[in-house]
Amino acid sequence: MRTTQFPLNTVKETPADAEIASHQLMIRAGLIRKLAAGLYSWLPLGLRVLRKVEKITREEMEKAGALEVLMPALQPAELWQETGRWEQYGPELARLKDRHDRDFCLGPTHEEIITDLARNEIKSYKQLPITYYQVQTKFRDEIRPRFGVMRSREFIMKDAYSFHLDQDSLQATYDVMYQAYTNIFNHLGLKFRAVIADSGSIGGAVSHEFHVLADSGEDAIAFSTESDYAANVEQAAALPPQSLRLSPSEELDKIATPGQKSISEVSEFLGVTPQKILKTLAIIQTVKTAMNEDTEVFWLLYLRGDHELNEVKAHKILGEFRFATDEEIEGKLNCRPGYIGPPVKNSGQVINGLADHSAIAMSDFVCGANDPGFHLKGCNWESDFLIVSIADISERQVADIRKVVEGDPSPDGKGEITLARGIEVGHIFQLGSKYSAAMKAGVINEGGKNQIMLMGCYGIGISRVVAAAIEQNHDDKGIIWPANLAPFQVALCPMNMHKSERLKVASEQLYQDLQAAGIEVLFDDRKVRAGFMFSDMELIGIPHCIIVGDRGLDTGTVEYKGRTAQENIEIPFADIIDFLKAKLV
RNA sequence: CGGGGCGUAGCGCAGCUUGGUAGCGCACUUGUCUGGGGGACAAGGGGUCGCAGGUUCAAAUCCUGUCGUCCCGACCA
Repeated sequence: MRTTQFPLNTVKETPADAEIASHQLMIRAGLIRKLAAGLYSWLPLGLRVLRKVEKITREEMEKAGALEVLMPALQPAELWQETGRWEQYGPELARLKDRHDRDFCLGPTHEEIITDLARNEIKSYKQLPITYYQVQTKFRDEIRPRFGVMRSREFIMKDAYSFHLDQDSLQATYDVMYQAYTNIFNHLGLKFRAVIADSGSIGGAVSHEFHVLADSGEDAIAFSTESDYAANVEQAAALPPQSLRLSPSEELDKIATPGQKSISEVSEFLGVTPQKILKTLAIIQTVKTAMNEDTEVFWLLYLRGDHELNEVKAHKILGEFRFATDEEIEGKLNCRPGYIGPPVKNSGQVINGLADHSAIAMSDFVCGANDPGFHLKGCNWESDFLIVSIADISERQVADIRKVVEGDPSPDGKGEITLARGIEVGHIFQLGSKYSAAMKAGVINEGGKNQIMLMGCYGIGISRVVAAAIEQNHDDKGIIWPANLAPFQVALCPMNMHKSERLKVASEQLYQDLQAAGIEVLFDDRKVRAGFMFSDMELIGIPHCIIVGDRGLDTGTVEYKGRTAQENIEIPFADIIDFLKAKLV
């Protein structure tokens, strides 16, 4: 391709509304243009990259035995009503009516559609297992679209769905897909982790997220320094402390801490580390009574001062809950937030308490005195509070409810936890029968009986992968494309070609030769100055650059520069094709 | 949904306080020079100042409404 026929549309200035590097660079390099909030057009250069992601994804899907289909983006409400998601899905679901006033939505996902397709097309167990996939535009009416195509309202997704007679078959395909995803991200040349994940609202049990590692990622993931354990921080288990609780050595003492409310304030005021301060959170749990009515129960949650509550874990134990309001805390404890703590033994108060493992292992600690302006020091669980001894702790009183922190032991016993940020680009689920049961998608089994199929689903955010790749691979000059994502492999940059006929001839010949060698080359035949040319090629992230000039023609050489190299190297003109071919393997 | 910011040329911005002929940089067009890291000079083209009302002799500027857009908000004991 020649730049005179393939406009680059680069811009020097950073767009005002782009926050993160990938968004800024995608605009500056001329990959995308914004149409409206969360809606982007792909320019020719960006589309080439997008197509590469699609191509690699398709190759691996085909290898995994998946069959490509294409389902409508516009979907009738009836199918969504069958699974109940028409009501469950919030305003994120882009709903609309057709001219006959019938309800439709723009699909954010295609479980309903594929399940409908499968129940009509698959009749016998002999046709199973089967996996369909598609590359389609999806719509989510995000509350707050941001970060360019990273979180947009319209985006391209590869989604695959598998159908099975039994769990073993589902597990087998899931494993194949797991491997296919690993292959895809390896081929894309991205640093990634597959992490154990919460399957969230889509339902089902087993689930992994694939994260591209990048400091600006929205998700925190925890992984082991020594094993391949990796989990979403929400999911990562914090093991109980191994060391035993130290025996009490201090007497309970009430001290004035006027105006000191937060852990950090109290820590500084009293000169104790946050590890020695108990953090007490007040929540209101919602439970169903025997009459099936909602009733509210007040709880105190105890954490070590340097830890944070993991709400996902707490919800698993307590079900529905919310944080108590200041008024509710006042009403129950006669105390303002900032000074609350576990009720002391002789207070006569009995309040439901749930402590984290590491909180119950504390001794001689500081906590709120349930008296505004006062804390207690020298606190010890058994001697001073109603909470039971460590010997007979029950599930309801002590559990893992905190977020893991760096340095925690890995849950699999190997190594320590390290935290990293990731961008979720893929997610695989074992859905089980959630959709197939709701939509009565069954086959005739070996015994001649109808049997509901099991399903798996597997998604990759194609457009998000492009942004994630940039987020992970860029410098102050621009994008640094991994080899398999680059819109072009090689930039051919002649110096002042318009002034030298022999350079023009040589450049044109080299351009032809590179193309003949099967190399994707971008020939910069614009009449622009050298610096302008180099800056453009670096901004758009072409991995390899060939510079040809009269100087080199005199000595029979061309110059080569890798995208991140500091120095140019001279290559004999005759060797350049072989040299590049070796680079491109 | 709450709080805040911003809508002026393709992009980035000034002008608004204190109403009086719409400006700057980049980009674009033409020409001359220049020619290995986003050139210089000269001459150009391009804007219903988001939209709708209102105040005024006069509104980008003041008032009201409206739309768009961006940021912040979900860990506080």
